[in-house]
Amino acid sequence: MPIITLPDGSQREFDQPVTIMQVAESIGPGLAKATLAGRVDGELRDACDLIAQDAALQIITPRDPEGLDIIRHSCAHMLGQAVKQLYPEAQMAIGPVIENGFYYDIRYDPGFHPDDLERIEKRMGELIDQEYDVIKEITPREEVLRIFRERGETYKVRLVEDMPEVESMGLYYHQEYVDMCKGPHVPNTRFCKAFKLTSLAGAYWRGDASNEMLQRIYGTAWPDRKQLKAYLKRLEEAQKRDHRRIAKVQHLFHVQEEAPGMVFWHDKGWRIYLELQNFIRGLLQERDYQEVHTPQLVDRTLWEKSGHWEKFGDDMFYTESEARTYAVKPMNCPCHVQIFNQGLRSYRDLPLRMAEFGSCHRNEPSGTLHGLMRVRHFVQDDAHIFCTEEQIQSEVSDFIDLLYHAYRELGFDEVIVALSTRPEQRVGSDAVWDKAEEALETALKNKELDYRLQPGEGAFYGPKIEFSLKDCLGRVWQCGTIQVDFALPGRLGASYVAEDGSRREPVMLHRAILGSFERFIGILIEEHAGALPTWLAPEQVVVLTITDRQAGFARELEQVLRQRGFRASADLRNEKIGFKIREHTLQKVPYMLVLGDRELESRSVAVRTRSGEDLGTMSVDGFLEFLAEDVARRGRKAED
RNA sequence: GCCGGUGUAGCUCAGUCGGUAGAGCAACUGAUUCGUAAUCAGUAGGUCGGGGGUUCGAUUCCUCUCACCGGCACCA
Repeated sequence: MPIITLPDGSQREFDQPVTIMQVAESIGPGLAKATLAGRVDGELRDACDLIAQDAALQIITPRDPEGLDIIRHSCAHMLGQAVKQLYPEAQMAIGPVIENGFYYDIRYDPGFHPDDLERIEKRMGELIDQEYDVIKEITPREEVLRIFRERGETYKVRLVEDMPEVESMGLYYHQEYVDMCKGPHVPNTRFCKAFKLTSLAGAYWRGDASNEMLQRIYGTAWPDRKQLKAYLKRLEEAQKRDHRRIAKVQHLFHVQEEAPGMVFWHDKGWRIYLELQNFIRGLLQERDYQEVHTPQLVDRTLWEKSGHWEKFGDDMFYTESEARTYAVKPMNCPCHVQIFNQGLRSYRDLPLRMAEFGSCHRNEPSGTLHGLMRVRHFVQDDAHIFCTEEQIQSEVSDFIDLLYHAYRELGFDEVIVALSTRPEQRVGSDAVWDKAEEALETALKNKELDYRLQPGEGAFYGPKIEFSLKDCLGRVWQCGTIQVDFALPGRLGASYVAEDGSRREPVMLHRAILGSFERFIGILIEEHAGALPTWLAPEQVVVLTITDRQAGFARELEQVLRQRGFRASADLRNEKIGFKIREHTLQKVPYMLVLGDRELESRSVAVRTRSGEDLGTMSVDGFLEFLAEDVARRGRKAED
């Protein structure tokens, strides 16, 4: 008869098989009330599941992370029950748990309207408030198929047919509604009270664009209403960091209908851009890169040779002149090979690191455009390293060090790393891909970096390591990358003379630290909620006068600051000091220098920060020194 | 590209069950010279995203189209 071992090591013996719920009851009524499910010998099970043998058991409650997932998963079932009651012709597909919530993909041909969400949410609430028990039944597959066929749930039928090896499935009965799931699920609907339906979207059946599109309803759910409210508040706050919104307020850039996906950089945004570019340029100079610049338009024949025409043609822009077709470059690599190919290269030239702040256009599908994050015209901090196979390892390794150095200076320590391997559409032999993938993997292992493997996600010419950052809503955007390319140099006839006098093909490494300036600046704006670190702030200091009497001193200060290389201006408007402070605080100018008669007399400045802190009165030189230090710190976190 | 939504003054938004529009802020003018997040008063401002249709009449209804927003697919 089962002996149950609890997480604290204590044991309980039962004289017959018991359910998890019964074990919880034997411990105490409070625990039983909170019991969602259990972990039996490491495996999650429903509260109603029987334990017949000796086992280790952990009771799962809403306080456990697994418990939260169970609640969310059950909310998806509640959504299903509500939808089927209100729209009986709807067919339920899949309803999984995601970060912060859940969704359900549904076939409903008239389509849902946002108003329908309210109706559904209301019905879900009513059903949940009935606090009914959810009944689980392990059911043989033939029976499951029969049930779903009877109910017209063709997607569920297809799901079952996809698992021919599974003999029986867990069916969860929510009153008249049935859903299929591995579970576990809540024993009673009262656990599902803190939920909200958040949005409506389309999603392809099985994630395949050649399939029909279903309706996806997103929701969020939490153990209690307080946490739900806190989450919604967090979401609202996060949305305020949206770079598109901040760009409008701070006049950084704009986009307009006539140039979708292409950025009009205004003065203030362009200053951020230039500052970042200078920063990168400095790093490249230290590390023996050469900087080049290549044409925007290149004849189609080059793209045919490089393979872009075939593999990437749909995504390029074209133009014609005098019966020739040109493509606007979507990448810089073929052009860089042209520079490499001028004259005879020796092994002594390698590794040759060729950088370009390359302006690229890609005809991205309209539905993908997203502020600065996904655009049709962007500039990469791109470079190609031409090297020998033996040099790959050290070049990749050096690049990873460079990237992490740059990211630390920029204030990012949470970098998401992924290794993407060969896609179906690719150039080059499998042997070559084997080598390239191994090179990258070894570099990552040597650095002891945690990374995710993304099979099939590589570029058509080679595998890549991606370095990604998150935006204000947690969406992940690839920024840095390094890619090994054994194919392009050969296609474009690149070679060098080896030590033995023979001709060899160099290997090419494509790499970028920021990725594109556009995307990276978007991330930076959201990371800092518009309050960029002083070195990047478009306006670093503004001098505020209290009355006209200080105007001369203010202009003088503005000049001094500019001569020292700071971005500064004077606000001499006939406005109250409170008004000026408010405006420049909202503009996120790091430092405001308040000048009144007192400061005028003592030739000093009263320093206020954009966070509202009063740094007191400083001498002009004292402030210059203080500012220079702040700028030099860049975005480094305090502990660096 | 696909599904859904949105598009009204520089910005944020209201409104018209079909009779060509309104607020706050910003702008401009004047007054105010005022010490740490909004001084007061006045003035001006819109082919209601674009094309076509229905109608005596369309910003409102229908249709096509463009852009944007949220997802999905895509992302060299």
